[in-house]
This record gives sequence, C-alpha cells and structure tokens, in this order.
Amino acid sequence: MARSTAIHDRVAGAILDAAADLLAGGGEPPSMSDVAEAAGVARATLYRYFPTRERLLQALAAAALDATAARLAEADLDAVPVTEGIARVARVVAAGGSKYAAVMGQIGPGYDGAVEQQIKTRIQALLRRGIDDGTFRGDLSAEELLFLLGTLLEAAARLAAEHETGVEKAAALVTSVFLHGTARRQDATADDRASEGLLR
Amino acid sequence: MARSTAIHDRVAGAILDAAADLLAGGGEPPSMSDVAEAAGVARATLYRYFPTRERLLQALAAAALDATAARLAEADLDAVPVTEGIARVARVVAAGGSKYAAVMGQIGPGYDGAVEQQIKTRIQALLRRGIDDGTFRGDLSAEELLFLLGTLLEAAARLAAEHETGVEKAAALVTSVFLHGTARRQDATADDRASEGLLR
Amino acid sequence: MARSTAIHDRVAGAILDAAADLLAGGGEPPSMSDVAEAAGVARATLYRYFPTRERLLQALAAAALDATAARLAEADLDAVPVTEGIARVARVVAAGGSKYAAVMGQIGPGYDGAVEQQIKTRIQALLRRGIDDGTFRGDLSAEELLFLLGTLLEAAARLAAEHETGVEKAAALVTSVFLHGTARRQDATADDRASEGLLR
Amino acid sequence: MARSTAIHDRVAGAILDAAADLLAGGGEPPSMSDVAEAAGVARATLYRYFPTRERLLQALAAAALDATAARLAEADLDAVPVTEGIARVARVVAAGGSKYAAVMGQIGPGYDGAVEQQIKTRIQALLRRGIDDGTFRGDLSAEELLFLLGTLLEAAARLAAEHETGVEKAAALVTSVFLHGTARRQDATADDRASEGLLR
DNA sequence: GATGAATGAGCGTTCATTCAT
DNA sequence: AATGAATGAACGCTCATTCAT
Repeated sequence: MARSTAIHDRVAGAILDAAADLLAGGGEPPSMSDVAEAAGVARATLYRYFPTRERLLQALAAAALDATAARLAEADLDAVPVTEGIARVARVVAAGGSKYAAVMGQIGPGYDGAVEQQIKTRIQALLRRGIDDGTFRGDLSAEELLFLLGTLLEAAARLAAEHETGVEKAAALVTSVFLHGTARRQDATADDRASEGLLR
Repeated sequence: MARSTAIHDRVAGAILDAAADLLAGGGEPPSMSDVAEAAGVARATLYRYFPTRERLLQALAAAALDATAARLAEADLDAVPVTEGIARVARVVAAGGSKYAAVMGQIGPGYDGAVEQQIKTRIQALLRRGIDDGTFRGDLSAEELLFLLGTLLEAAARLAAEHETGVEKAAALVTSVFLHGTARRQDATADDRASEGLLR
Repeated sequence: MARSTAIHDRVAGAILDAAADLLAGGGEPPSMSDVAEAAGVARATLYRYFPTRERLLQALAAAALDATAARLAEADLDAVPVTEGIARVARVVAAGGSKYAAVMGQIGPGYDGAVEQQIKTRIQALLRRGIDDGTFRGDLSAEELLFLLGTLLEAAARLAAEHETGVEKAAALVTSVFLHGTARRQDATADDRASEGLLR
Repeated sequence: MARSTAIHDRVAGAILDAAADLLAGGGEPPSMSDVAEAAGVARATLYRYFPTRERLLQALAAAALDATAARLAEADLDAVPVTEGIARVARVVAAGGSKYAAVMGQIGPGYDGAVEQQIKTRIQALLRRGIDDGTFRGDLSAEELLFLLGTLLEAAARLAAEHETGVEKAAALVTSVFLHGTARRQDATADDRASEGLLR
C-alpha cells in the first residue's frame, strides 16, 4: 500500500507539473488532452486522478498555496512588528507569483480550499494585531483591510510574474502603498472622522 | 440606409444587453444559444452580428468601457484637484462595476482596444499632473501609479458588483487607500488638508 | 401588363441561363446564391421567380425538354418507318444532351411534368406502331420497350455531353443496339426460344 | 486488438446498415443525425467512423460494390459461354439493386474506387472474350460495349429495386436486349452495313 | 416587385466527461 | 488501475427559405 501510494503521488505530481508548465507557457488554456499528453498518460487516466478540470486546477492552486503557506509559516510573522510582517507576506506572495497568478486566473473567487483558509487566517491574525496596536486607521474593518491587502498581493504576484519587475520591487511597492494607505495618522482631521464607519 | 443602421444597432444592443445580463447573472458562462435565445434572435442571426464568441465579449467590453469613458469625459477631471479627480474616477469605475467586472473576467489582458487606451490616457494625465504638483510621492513612477490605481479600481468595481457594498463606499475605500498610500508626506497636516473633503 | 410580362420573362430567362451555365460548368451543384449572383439579381428576387430550388431545376428541365419536344415535333415521326423514327429520336435527344443530362441528374425520377409526358406519349406512339407492324419482338411489352429506350436515350445524351463522342455516333450506337436488341428475328434459334416467354 | 477491430467493424456495419435503410426508404436524403440515431450511436461517434457525409456514402457504395464483386467472383464467369456470363452478371447486379441504386444516385461519377475497378475489369474480360470468339458484332469497341452494358445493368438494378419487377425478369430483359443488340448476325443486311464504322 | 435581414436546419469539429473492458 | 471508445454539448459555419420594408 505504501508502494502504491508512492506511485500515485508520483503520477499525480507529473500531471500537476505538466499542467503548471502548460498554464505558465501558452496563451490559450490547455485542454485536458494536452495535459494528459504532456504528462505521458491517457486522458482517462488523468480523469482517474483529477475527475474534473476544475479539480485539477484546484489541486494546482492548492500546490501553489501550499508552498506559500509553508513559506509564511517559516516567516515568523508573530515575532515581528506588523509592518515588517506585511512586508514579509508581500515578499513571499510575490515570490510565488508566476505559479500563483497563472493558476488563480483560471479559477476565480469560487474556491475556498483549506490551504487558502489557512493563509487567510494567518494574515487576518496579522491584520487584527495591527488594528489592536494602532498600526492601522480605525475606519477600516478587518474585512476591508483583508480585501485590500489581498487585491494588492495578487497585483504584486502578477507584477513579479508577468512584468520584468523583480520580486523585491513588486513586494516593496505594494507594501509601501498598503501600509501608508492604511496607517493611522497622528492628527485625526474632520475628514477622517467623517469617513469613519463608512465602510461598515 | 439610416433606417437600417438604426435597426442594426437596436438588434446589436439587444444582443449585448442579453449577454451582459446572462454573464452578470449565472455562474457558468452562457452558451451562444443561450445568448441568442435571451436576445430573442436565432443563433444564426447572433453569428451575423458577432461572428465569434470572443468578438461578442469584446463588443461587450467595448460597450462597458465606452460608457465608462463617456462618464469620465463628463467628469471634468482637468478642472479639479488631482485628489478629487482620483475620487471621481473611482466613483465612475465602481458605478460601472457590474458590467465591467463580469465581462472583463472572460477576456483577460489580451485586449487593448482603442477605448481602453483612451481611458488609460485620461488617467495617466491625471497621475502625471499629480506627480508634477507634488501630490504623489517622488519614489513612484507614473507606470507604477497607474498599475496600482488600475488594480485598486478593478477591485472597487468587483466590490461594488459582487458584494453588498455600495458604489460610494467601494469608491471611497480605494480612493482613500490609494491617495494616502501614494501621498507625499512632509508634514501630516498638509497631506490631510489636501485630501480634505474627499470622502464626502 | 404586356410590358411587365416581357420583363418578367427576360429576368426569368437570365436566371435560367445563369443556372444552366453553372450546372454545366462546375462539379459541385451551385448554391442559390451562386445562381442569383450569376444572374445579377438578389437572392430574394430569385426566390420570387422560382420559389424553390427544386422548382428552378424543374423549370430548367422543362426548358430543355421543351426544346427536345419541339425538335421531335418537327421530326415527322409518323411519316417514316419505325426504325427511322427511333433513329431520329435518338439524334434529337443526343443533340440536346449537355443541358438535358446536367439538369436531369439533379432531379431524379420524381418529376413528370407536362412536357416530359408529351415526349413520352410521342415515343410511346412510335413504339406501339412498331409492335403492331412487327418491328419488335413479341415478348416485350410497350412499357418494357419504353423503359429500355429511355435508359438508352439518357445514356446517349450523357455520352454526347460528357465524352468526346459526337452526337451522331452516340445516337447511332444506341439506335443500333436498341433496334437489334428488340427486333423480331426471322430465324429463331434455340437460344431465342429458351428466353422467350421469360418476360411475360 | 483483434477484439477492438471486431467491435469497430460491428459498429461500422450497424451504421452502414442504418444508412442504407434510410437511403432506400425515404425520399429526402437523411441527415447525419438521422443516420446516427437509426444506428443507435451518438452523432459524434458517427463522425468518428465516417468523418464526412461523403465518406459515409462512399463506404456505403464500397460495401455494395464489395458484395457485388464477391458474387461475381463466385459466378465463375470464365467457365461459361460469354452469353451465359452476361446473364449471370445481370442477375448479380439486379439482385444487388436496391442498395446499389439508392446509394449510387447520391454519389455521382466522381468515385472510382478499387472495387469498382475490379468489377469493371472482370466484365471487360468477359466482353473481350466475346469480341474474340465472335459473339459480338465487329463494329462495337470494347469501350462501347462496356458503356452500353453498364447503362443497361444500372437500369436493371433500378428496375428491380424501384418497380415491382422481379430480379430474374429485370436481368433477363437487359440480358436479352444487350445480347441481341450486340450479337454478330450471320446475314449482314444493308442496314447493318450502313451503320458499320459509324462508331469508330 | 425588389431587397436586406432573419430564420432554421444541417454540417463538421472540439472538448470535457463517462463507460466498458 | 489503465485504457480506448463513446457521449453530449457547444462552436463556427453554410444554405435554402421566409419576412418586413
């Protein structure tokens, strides 16, 4: 049984690798036939491993997210100030860019797998800490912050993947804008007060 | 001839409306048959107007962008401070959200029609003005600002379209974060004063 | 009214000519669009004259048969011996070959227009005379003779139209075989006696 | 592999049978959907076997010709007198009539497959033997005899298929006319001399 | 009466998914 | 467990025929 599991994983890996290559490479989304051929298996076998195109893409996404989650776990986010934590998150995500972006574009927001949840949770913890310690403006809810950061992180990944921009630059760009854009300012003006609660 | 053009436009409009509705509504992308039926024409007629699924989507995108461009033209961006200009852009884009977002997800970045270029140009002018008059930090290039704003505007459109969030709130959120995130800060006071009034 | 009839006939003639040319020329049967374009009218106009593809072909056939019928009428079949009559029929039909064959192949046996009936009647009279005066064998009915002669005449037309064979030769060939094949023979051999009665 | 070939042939056979039935039966040529449905397979499967309507008809023709060729091979044409050989050919062709005729009308003369060639060759041998042993008149070339016989055989097939006429009668009719029409006659009459050389 | 546009039906093809072996 | 074949749904296209002006 250990044997067969190993084989299974090896084949699944080959399929995922092939799919990732094809997705990263060409413009048109590859057909299941393409994937099967590139992986060296029959179409029907591909379906034995991933019973649906969507499942294959999800698995691909899960793999990318897995790597990201692993890197985030290593990043010791809880041990550093919130601002530094955000910077690390941005670097990790931007670094995972190419795979992350290519795959995510094919899935859409309808997928909330376990790994993604895990990452989200980790980031939410970071954001909540920032809210509590006064790093962020008071007029932005945790959800709003998460949405904004998610948007900007995705942009950073795309930027690093598709453009010539380096990972460091892309990460620095979104980190800077996010932190400055959401930072609490010492002197709350009428303006800020007016906008408070707007987005509840 | 004027007559027939009018008819042609009317039918084309009906088709585009139907397609927009179906795209906005359901989960699965509608088939060409679905679109034809919803528009009240035969499939062959639909193909007479839009010889390809891709062409239909492009026309849909062009229509959405057209409307957006028209609203932007009315917005008198050159006559107001840069910060107010950005706020107006955000409101216009967020308002166009539902169509914009639903359609754009189906097309991808491969399409750079004339209208899109026009919008881009208008926004670029605004950003360049902001760079020149010291509204924005000096460490961000015009391209970087455009990329960031584009990302955030898209997010605002999605937010307004898919979530319960209102157009005003979504626009205010991204405007605030973009302006604060990219603002030149010598002294917190001047910065705050500049953005005063922005959020109603 | 006389005027409009003249115009009508002129247009109809143009359409028929165009259709005949296209049928005679190419391999693939021409589409109604092709015919309309070649005749210099709009498709819808073509349909005003010939409401159906089948009708157009029938009209074409009728025209060819008309000419054939006219020539047969001039041929004075009743004034010559049956054998000479058959020879004249064969020459007339073979001469009409190209049009006759090209059109007839598109219609099939389902068409029994008035003109065709007229021709048939004329030939049947000839055959019946031959039966009565002992030109033909007694074991062949009038229907069988008509069927055989029809088959051979069609073949003669095809032969003259498609092959290099001249009209005279083609006509002579089928005339000779038909007459010899159906002639009453003075010296009945054993072979003949064996086959006698076979055909009722 | 032997297994799969058997299955393939069985399905192909079912499709051909269904197509033959539909062609023989109705007036309008059946659509590919009709054929697929009658054969009990999906339209896509039908196209897997016969990628084109034309190909399907060709296969149908080939099957009919195949059967005819097989029967001809069994007929031992070389072992009997030429006249009996012709009679056997006529019976075989007339018996194959229904399929043969229905299919051939849809294809036209553009198809000269290997099997058809094989049949032609066999008949040509018969005719040449008849020319050599004096069975046939000297003024008819082998090509002319073949053309005439072909025409009459086709007629016999149609006769047997469409009319109430039995196979035996139809075959006897054309055999008799062909043999008498082309036979060398002991007593050359003036008429015969006149037509001699005409068909060179 | 002539026209451009619309229609419906069919063709040939691709592709994700399922079945039988 | 892996495979070849089958399936159904859609796409893009052509064409005979009909409709509205």
